[in-house]
Amino acid sequence: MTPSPERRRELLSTAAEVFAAQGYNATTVRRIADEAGMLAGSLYYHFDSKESMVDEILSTFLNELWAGYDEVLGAGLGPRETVEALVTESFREIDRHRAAVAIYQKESQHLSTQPRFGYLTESRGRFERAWLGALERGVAEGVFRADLDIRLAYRFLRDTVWVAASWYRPGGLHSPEEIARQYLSMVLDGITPREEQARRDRTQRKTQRQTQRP
Amino acid sequence: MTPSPERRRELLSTAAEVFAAQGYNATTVRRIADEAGMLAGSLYYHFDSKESMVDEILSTFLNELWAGYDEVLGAGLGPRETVEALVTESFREIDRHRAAVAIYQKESQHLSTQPRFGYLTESRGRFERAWLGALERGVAEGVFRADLDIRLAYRFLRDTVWVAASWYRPGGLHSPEEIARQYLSMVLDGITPREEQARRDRTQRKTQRQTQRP
Amino acid sequence: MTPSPERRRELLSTAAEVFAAQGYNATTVRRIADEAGMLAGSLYYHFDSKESMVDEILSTFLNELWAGYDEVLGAGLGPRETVEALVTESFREIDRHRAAVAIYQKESQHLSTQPRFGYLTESRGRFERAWLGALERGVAEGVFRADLDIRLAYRFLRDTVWVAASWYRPGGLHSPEEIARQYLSMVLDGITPREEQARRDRTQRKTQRQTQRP
Amino acid sequence: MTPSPERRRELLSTAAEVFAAQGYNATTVRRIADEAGMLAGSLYYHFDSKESMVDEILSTFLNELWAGYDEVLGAGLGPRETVEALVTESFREIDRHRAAVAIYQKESQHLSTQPRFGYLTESRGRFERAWLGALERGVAEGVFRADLDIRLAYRFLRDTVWVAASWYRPGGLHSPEEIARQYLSMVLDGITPREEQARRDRTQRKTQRQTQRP
DNA sequence: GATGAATGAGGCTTCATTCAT
DNA sequence: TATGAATGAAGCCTCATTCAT
Repeated sequence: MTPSPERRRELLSTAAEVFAAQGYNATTVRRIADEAGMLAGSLYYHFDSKESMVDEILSTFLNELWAGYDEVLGAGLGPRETVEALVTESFREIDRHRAAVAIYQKESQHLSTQPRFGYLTESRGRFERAWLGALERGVAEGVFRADLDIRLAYRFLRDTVWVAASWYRPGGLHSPEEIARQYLSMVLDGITPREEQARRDRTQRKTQRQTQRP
Repeated sequence: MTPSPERRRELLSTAAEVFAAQGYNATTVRRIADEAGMLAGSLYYHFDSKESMVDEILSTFLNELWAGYDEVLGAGLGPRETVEALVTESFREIDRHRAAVAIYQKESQHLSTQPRFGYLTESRGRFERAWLGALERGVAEGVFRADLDIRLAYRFLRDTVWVAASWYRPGGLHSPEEIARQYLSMVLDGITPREEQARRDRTQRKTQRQTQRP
Repeated sequence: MTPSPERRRELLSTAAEVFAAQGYNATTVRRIADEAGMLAGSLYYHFDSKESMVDEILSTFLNELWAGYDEVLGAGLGPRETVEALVTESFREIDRHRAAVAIYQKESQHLSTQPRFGYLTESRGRFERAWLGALERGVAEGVFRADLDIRLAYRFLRDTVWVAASWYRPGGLHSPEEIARQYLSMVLDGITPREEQARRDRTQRKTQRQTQRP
Repeated sequence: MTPSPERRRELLSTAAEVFAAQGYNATTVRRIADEAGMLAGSLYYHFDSKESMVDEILSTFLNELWAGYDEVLGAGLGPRETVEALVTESFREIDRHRAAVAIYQKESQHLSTQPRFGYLTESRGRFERAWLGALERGVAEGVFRADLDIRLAYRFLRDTVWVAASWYRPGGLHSPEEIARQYLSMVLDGITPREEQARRDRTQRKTQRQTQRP
């Protein structure tokens, strides 16, 4: 049993595409085989099981992801720059592993109940620590607002980035870097223009003064 | 003397909980029956099929959702207030129909390929028009930034709100209104504090002057 | 448990109609109940089981049938008159018990494998003896042709009569007696007119003479 | 090295045998599989569903039947010869497709309510036109009696032939052609011998004269 | 007499997986 | 490497039947 690694990669790519489109459980091995131009049984020359396919898809993706993340986290950047780099890196991963990310989003909760997929839970933990760390440091250094619930902000950022995999199509209008730039712009500065923010601040101060009088 | 509709609602609630936790496909009818304290076959006294259960769960949810949305959209609010109200209403729906929302998130893409679930696609369309409309008006009136890709911003808002159903637990620390407030605060004003924004504006202007005068 | 016999008869009539139209196995108890304007479970106040319904339908029919047949068989008629009377009686039974006859036709082979329906096999035997007896006597007395396989002729007559239940509709154009007359006319004298028979006899005799003169 | 179509035919033959013996509805897929020496699920490698099995059994049979019938109908025979040829052809089909014919007899009414089996209804129509046509021509040309209800005669002939499938066993005492000869002899000339017919004619004429006198 | 709700057995079907070729 | 045919477990669903009310 020495299947060529190239064929494996092709087949995994096909499988990932189908898993992402239909969901892991709803995808039959036969469907993957159809897409790959072979019979269902033939896939078992290359893989032990359907489960081992998702496993390989997800772990490959997470390995690459953490290679990128670790580089960012080890670069000694400031909190804002760290967040910017993590977001950008994330969109790059979505660009490269769209299907895997989509699978991760939809199935990881369900899969992680099995021991075999323990690394999903583990990864989730590392993820949380990395982001929360950056956010906390940012608040401490005054580059992020202190009046926000930090765990809420974490979830906000995390979800906001990864769900993009559900609509992102590589080779579309925007490059991953451009999407990252826009996302960061919204998250960091908001969708309200500066002048409007200023106007609202003035109005609010006036209102407060009036309310404080009695 | 438990009249039918009440029992149905109980059973649907049970089913929704399991669907949300395990995914529609991974949920067996027997599991739902177990959870409801009956045998699998007995569910068919109340429902035609497993499919008709999700159907009823999702359509009930969407009906209530649109009742709320339509009220907001018909209230003649300004764009910013519309967005605020839609977000708040959404979190309220998540609070009331957490399981249904989670199912909607995970399964709607997959389900909507079937004619029976055509209303999911339709709802998605109405959804998009409502949000895009508010955003466009906002840009036109100067209360939203004009330099952002509006479709990107729409997806950002839409996903951001609904993914919350995957972690939200009713009766937790934050009320839906509180979560809405924090989300809106991030989305509208960003996570960067005013002073930091101002500082960065000054730095940037300086940098631009230096770069422009080579 | 003293259900009124009248209601029983009504319900049995309904059941027979459905069994005849859809087949015994394909008929659900619920369908019968629907047709009778009640719920499936309610039928069990009147009957022990679905099986006991067909049982009662078939045995009632066969009892009546044999009452009529026995009268004919005991009347001391000649063979031809016996056949005529049996056929006529049969069409009268079809007229009165159309559904039961149709059920008998379709299901008796299948049902008679169960001990409970042993009387079906028994009836079949009596039937065969009655008909074969009349045919044999008829051949012996020269009122039926001797050159025919008698068992074949028996099956021919038997089937020919009973299948009529599959298309007969009471209250149609023909009375049972009229149908019996036409059937008997075909079976006894054939569908070829006398003159044509005579013509063919002459032609054949000529042919034989020619063939005999090598 | 058994190519698929052959295995299919084997399995269909097994299935047809069981369907014919037990009835379509009363036959479980497991029973067929048992008879074929495999597990129930394995049948689905070869067929889509239990329904598609009967479908293929019946349509294959009807196709062959109509091939034979069309040849007869296109041969330009006289009405009597047409009837003789159709009957003979029918018994040959019963000989070759006994099980299929038995299924057709028992189930076609029930199955033909489903769109998928529309061809059963269609075939029934062609059937009727073919037979009625021959009978009508026969009456017009004086080779069939004019005093019989032609539709009744049609049903009589049709049923008479096909019910034979319920008792016919290939390889029995009589060849299909021999059975056809005997059936035709009964149908065309009746079971009453010529001399007896003549005697009865005389008696009847006498009786009529006596009755007309008073 | 009838209803509403459930049971439990069993039927059809799907599907991951195996294995000889 | 791949095919063709099968296995076996499990899933969804149906339905005769029961029973408290």
